[in-house]
This record gives sequence, structure tokens and C-alpha cells, in this order.
Amino acid sequence: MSALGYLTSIGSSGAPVAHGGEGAGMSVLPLEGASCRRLDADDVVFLEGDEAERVHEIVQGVVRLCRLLPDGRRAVLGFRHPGDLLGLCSGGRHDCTAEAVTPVVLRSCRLSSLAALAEASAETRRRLSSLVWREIDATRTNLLVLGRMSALERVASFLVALSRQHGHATRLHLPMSRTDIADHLGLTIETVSRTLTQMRRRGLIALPSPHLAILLCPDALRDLAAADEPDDAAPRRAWAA
Amino acid sequence: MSALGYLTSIGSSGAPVAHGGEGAGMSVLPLEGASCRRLDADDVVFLEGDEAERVHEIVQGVVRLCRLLPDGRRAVLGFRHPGDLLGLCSGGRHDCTAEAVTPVVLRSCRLSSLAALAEASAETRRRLSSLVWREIDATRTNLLVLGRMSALERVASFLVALSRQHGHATRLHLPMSRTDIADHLGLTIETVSRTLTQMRRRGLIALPSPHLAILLCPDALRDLAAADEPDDAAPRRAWAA
DNA sequence: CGTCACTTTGAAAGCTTTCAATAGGAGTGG
DNA sequence: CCACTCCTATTGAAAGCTTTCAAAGTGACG
Repeated sequence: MSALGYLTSIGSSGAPVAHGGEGAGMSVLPLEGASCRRLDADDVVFLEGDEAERVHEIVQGVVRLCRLLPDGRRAVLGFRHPGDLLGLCSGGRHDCTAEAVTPVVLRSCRLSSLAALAEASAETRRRLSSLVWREIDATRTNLLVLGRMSALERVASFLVALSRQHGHATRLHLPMSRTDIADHLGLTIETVSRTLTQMRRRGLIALPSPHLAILLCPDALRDLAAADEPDDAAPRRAWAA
Repeated sequence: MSALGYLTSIGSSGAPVAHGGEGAGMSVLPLEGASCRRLDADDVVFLEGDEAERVHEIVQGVVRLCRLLPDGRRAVLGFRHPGDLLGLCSGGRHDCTAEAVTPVVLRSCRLSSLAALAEASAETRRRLSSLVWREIDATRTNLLVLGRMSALERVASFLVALSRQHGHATRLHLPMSRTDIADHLGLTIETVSRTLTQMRRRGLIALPSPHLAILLCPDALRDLAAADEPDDAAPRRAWAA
């Protein structure tokens, strides 16, 4: 649109590919000379404080970003899916830890390579900028969720967000543990569990197994989760850092 | 440092100018052809959803960024001070509302002008990138605060962060209302007030007036606020969007 | 000096957490 | 193939912290 280059671009990204399927769309960023890496569940991609040297694209699996307090309390900043980028940052060090939630396949390249690409291509800058601003937007949404919503609303938000990320699917696979969800929503695992049960009893969702949720009343859930952006917004491609 | 250009730069900004003083340092961004604007307390700089057309630099005063739920519940994402930028964003629309907390003086230019400047200058891109990543870092810190800290710790975090922004001052002017603080910390005004009183009774702070706090035991407060980055970090210049 | 807005304080209620115990499933070994 | 163990999720009951509802205190302003 405007000449703002990487500052203004937003709707620039490719087709609104829903992940969940693994090798779904083409890479948001051409990671030339990329190497692949395979991780088991709970393996660390990088640690908060680590020198940021590589950027990763998730090919398969789910990754969580988190931060810790000195006493061990944890915040899961978000979950990243296939197609998302991990490890982007401006400083020399990561400001959060990234860990595999499931077995993960990563394709990565040096941060400096991506930097060079960005330096040479306004289009790449535009895409990266778009990614970063979506991250800010999403994080701000989470701030509203944690600061002002009840447990029921928080869980609804989580489910609705996950659903939207997967093309508004109503059948949701929840690869992360209750602990991960709790740390993401600022609740305890017991409260997450109880809330899910409550939703089930109300007929809002079905829970065939702890890691599979089926949204029976997406609209009702959406109302509970009203924190998120209006639904007419273009599907936002998550990403990472 | 590396060739990552606007992707990696971080410590690039000028002297760690503490704001609070008004025209303290030179502008982070050269806003050529900038126009000035004067606002009263509670005036709106821009609204969430507005077309993003201008970027503002705060010359004087304090601004709050906030988001609302449909039913009126509010989250104050943060407070911005002289020297900070307002209105930066990648999309066509603002993702939050900016309002004056105190009377404010703004210097602003068209977003497209800044865009052009960025497109032409790698150094500008670097600075902007640094700003954006600091915003992400700060917002993530807030997520940990809201998700995992008690009322006492949240208020301590707030005071410590404010103190650090002002060059580790122990005499803090709190221009914002208890409501603003509460919405920023995910608490009620009563809890904020009670917590402040509790800190006063414990001898952690003094409160000569509702809008003036004096940190009597900065170290104890810092311990309570352990969520924030270690104190040896370079003073981070806040900013905005 | 009265009004208004904001802050502080008090008391009860409520929601989430904490502590504990009971299910459920996957993997291992007999 | 079944028993046993371990880990995670669910459920229950009591405790706790924050909120809600109310009222009193404080300061600015006309």
C-alpha cells in the first residue's frame, strides 16, 4: 500500500493457509540454505537469554514460547504451528524460551541470512514487519484476556483462537498439556479442567479425550471470547519469536 | 552488528535518556515536516480501528494505550512518556486506542513520511525495529505479570518499571488515576489502593499524596517484581503504537 | 462553604486456588 | 494377556485472595 515498506504492509502474506495439516503452504520466508532439525516433545529450541543466531520455520509439530519467574512460575506466551517462524528478534538474545510441545520438525537458517535477505528485499521486510505486528496484536489481545476475563471466558478465548488458526475448524486437537494451557491462560490445571468440564456440561463442547475438543456451539464460545478481533478479519497467520 | 539491519539492531538508540523531563533528548526519529498538537487530559490521540495515518512523538505529558471488551471492561496496555512514539503500526488500522492521561504535546508526521524515511535509511529501519521488539518484550513481561503475579507483586512491578523508565528515580509522580493503574494491572481500584496502603504500612513506599510515590526500599520492591528483566540491562526506552 | 470526583477503608461474597484423592491411559513386565 | 506403575486429567472440599458493594475521607473548584 503506502511506501511505509515493512512498516505498513499487512495483508501481504500469501493464501490464508490453515495449518494443522503439515506441509500445507509454501514457506512465508524463503529460507535458503536451510537445514533441518528434528526434536522430541519437550526438547528446547532455544532458551531465553540465548544468543539469537538462527531463525526456524516449523515444518511439523507444535512449539510453545514461555517465560519464567525466578521461583519457577511460568507464562506460556503462545503456541506456534507449522508455517510459523521461531527465533526472530531484534536484539542479540532471545527474550523467551521455545520448547517442543509435540515432536517437531524445524527448517532453519542463520538469522544473518534472513537479515541479508531483508536488507535486500523490501517485500521481505514488508512480510517480516507484518509478522511482528501481528505478534504485537496477538500479545495485546492476550493481555486483555489475562487482565479482564473470567476462567470461562479465557478458556473460550483459547479454543476460539485455536479454531480460527485452523480455518475455523470445530474439531480441535489439543496437543499441549493442561499445564501448558493453564500457564497460557494464567489459571491452574484444575481450573482449566473444571472449566472444560463445565463447557461440556453446558453443551458448548464435547471432549472425547483430553486432547480432543469439539466445538458444538462455536457462536456461543465466540460470544464468551469477545476479546478477540471481530471474526471478519482476514485469517491471521501466527508466527513466532 | 550483523547484517540483519532492522531485524537485529537493538542497542542502537542514543543515550539512555530518562524521560520525565520534557524535552530531554533528541527525537528518536527525525520527524521532518512535523506538526504539533496539544491535547487535554482524556483527549483521544487515535482510536482502535482508526485508519493509521500519522505517527506521533510525545513531547510532553503521558499517554495511555488501551483496549476494550464489548461490555466495557478495559485493559491499559501501557503508558507512554515524552520521547516515545505513538501510532506506529504495520496494518492500515490502529489495534488500540491512545488517550492523553495528562495534558499532552505531540509532534507528528504522516506515517507515509516515516515509511519513506525507513525505506531510504537502513539506520532508521534498525531503530524502528528495535523499538518494535522492545514493545514485544515489554508486552510479554506484562503477560507474565498479569498471568502469574499477586496484587502486591503486580503493583511492585508497576512501580519498579516506572522507576526504571525514569532513570531509577525513587520519587515517582503517578499522573494516572487508580482506575488506569488497575486496568493496567488487571485489578480493581480498591485492590490497587489497598495494596499501596499495605506497601506504605510495610515501609516499602511513602505516599505523600495519591499521585506521588516514594520508593523507600527499591530493593525489596525489585524482589517482589522479579518478573522484569535483570536490572543490569540497558535502560530501555519505552515507545508506543 | 457546598459540590463533585477520586481515593481510601470496611465487610461480605465470589471465584480461583490449594490440598487431596480418584479416574484414565500408556507402557512395562510377569 | 493381565497386573502393575507412572503420569496426566478430573473431581471434591476447604482456604484464600480479590472483587463487589458501601460508606467515609480528601482535595479541587466555583
